[in-house]
Amino acid sequence: MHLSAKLKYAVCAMLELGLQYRQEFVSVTTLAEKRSIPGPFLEKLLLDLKKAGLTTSRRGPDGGYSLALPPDEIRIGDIFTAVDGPVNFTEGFETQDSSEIATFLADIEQEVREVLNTKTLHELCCHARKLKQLSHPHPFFI
Amino acid sequence: MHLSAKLKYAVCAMLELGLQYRQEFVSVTTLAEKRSIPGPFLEKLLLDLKKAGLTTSRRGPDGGYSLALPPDEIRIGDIFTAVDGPVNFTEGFETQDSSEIATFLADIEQEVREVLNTKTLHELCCHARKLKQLSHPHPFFI
DNA sequence: TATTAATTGACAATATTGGTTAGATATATT
DNA sequence: AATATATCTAACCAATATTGTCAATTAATA
Repeated sequence: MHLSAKLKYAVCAMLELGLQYRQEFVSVTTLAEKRSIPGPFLEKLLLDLKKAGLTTSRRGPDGGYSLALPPDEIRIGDIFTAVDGPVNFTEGFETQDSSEIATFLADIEQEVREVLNTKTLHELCCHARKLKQLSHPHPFFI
Repeated sequence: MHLSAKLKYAVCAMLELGLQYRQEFVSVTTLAEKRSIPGPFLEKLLLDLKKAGLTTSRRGPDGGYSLALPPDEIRIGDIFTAVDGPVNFTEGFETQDSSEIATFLADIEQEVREVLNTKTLHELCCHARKLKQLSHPHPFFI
């Protein structure tokens, strides 16, 4: 069980947007260069995140993308779901004669969801800032 | 995040072997018919599980597969790992300039592993028996 | 009006998944 | 020894998903 490249790119981009929260909009090109992500691919990705309500955008000069919510209201699981779809362990079991397995795996699925929903983008940002030895740009987000 | 067909088949097969534990060896054909799994595909799968030390086999007439361990010593995570490889959220981040994300995701990865390692095949068997309203063939496994 | 940058959709290359086929090897029975 | 059973091994194929590109369109700003 590994993360798709798409999801890895998404986490990188969201972290970058998180670190810039309440500053300027960040263009796809800037994001792509900063994290070595193929531009057009990142473009579609950011649209997925927008459709999921995690980012907003502005066109034209000085346009770009920005978080639609404060980082502490964006759970890691939200990013996973927006990009790769929801955690789903039971699909394909209900239909067959394996409903026993479906109900059993539903429990595990729920626990995994909770793991992903416990940590937020804000925590990732704090972690990243700490490692970069940077101070927080907005003290009220500590 | 969903389960591969391969993994679904594996869970089905392991459940079946768990229900037959300490009885006869079960042939690939029997398993395949019981759970509607393409035979040759299941064959490769059971070999993966054998390489991982979860099943044993015997050739020739009345041969087939059997669990290599009692069901309560086989964790669901062991099946996942044997078939799909280990849970790995950090791969691809260490190499880049995203080690911040790698260390952050390592935590989450570990928690997911623990979820999968908490439940055992024995619990799945009990669950299945309960739903089938069958009694346990061996009281000392309750 | 010109420039910037998001949006949309079609498309191509590549990798993975799911599945098949054929043959070799081991075991048990007769 | 011969035969039937059933695992093992490896090569192979088709379908699908993933990853990535390209061109045209739309919106916002100066």
